[in-house]
Amino acid sequence: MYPDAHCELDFTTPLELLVATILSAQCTDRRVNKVTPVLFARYRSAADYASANQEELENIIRSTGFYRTKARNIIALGQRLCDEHGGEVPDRLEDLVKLPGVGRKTANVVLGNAFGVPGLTVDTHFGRLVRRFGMTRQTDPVKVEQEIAALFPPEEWTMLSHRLIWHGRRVCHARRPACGACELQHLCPSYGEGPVDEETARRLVRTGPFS
DNA sequence: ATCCCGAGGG
DNA sequence: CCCTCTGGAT
Repeated sequence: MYPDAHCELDFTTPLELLVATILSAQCTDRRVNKVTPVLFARYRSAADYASANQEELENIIRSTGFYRTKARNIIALGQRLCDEHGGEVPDRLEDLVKLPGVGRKTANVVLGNAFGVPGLTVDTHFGRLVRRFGMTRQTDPVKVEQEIAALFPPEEWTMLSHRLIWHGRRVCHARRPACGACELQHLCPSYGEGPVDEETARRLVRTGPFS
């Protein structure tokens, strides 16, 4: 079944989780966890990141991909945390998403796992899964969040997000969902139908047949 | 070769 | 809406 943890990243402080989550964009948590021990030993505070040498930081995080963008963002992030938040990671969504390199996905991961603030993390997997499962027909992530939030108690939101994302990554793929390997096949209205959600279908028309 | 547990920008 | 940024896993 699914891992019980809400988060597979290794961290001990909100700042560590925030940085690790930024690194995890388009990259597996396993790879992130390989660089964070070195990273966190070298940079221990927002001020450390603010004064980091761009090239040195790039070299440490290179293997996580998009390293130039990420290094720039993390340095700017350190500066902003020092300038506007007393060197601390803010615990409100509105503040988090204003930070460089931090979008809804990253902000919600930090809120849920570092601060215990309930929130749904609607990424591409989450949206696709709840659509296939017939729980909503919305494509706009904000509307998806609203509709799904109404179906579950807040204390389950962080765990729910993690599980759906995890399942989408490993089983319920966009193109060729592994319906045969899915524990939920007998409950799923889209079982065996292939890429049924509109977004994916539209992409397939553009990029060619999926089989 | 192809895809990725995102974000920023045109 | 579309594109770009990157290395690594498969």
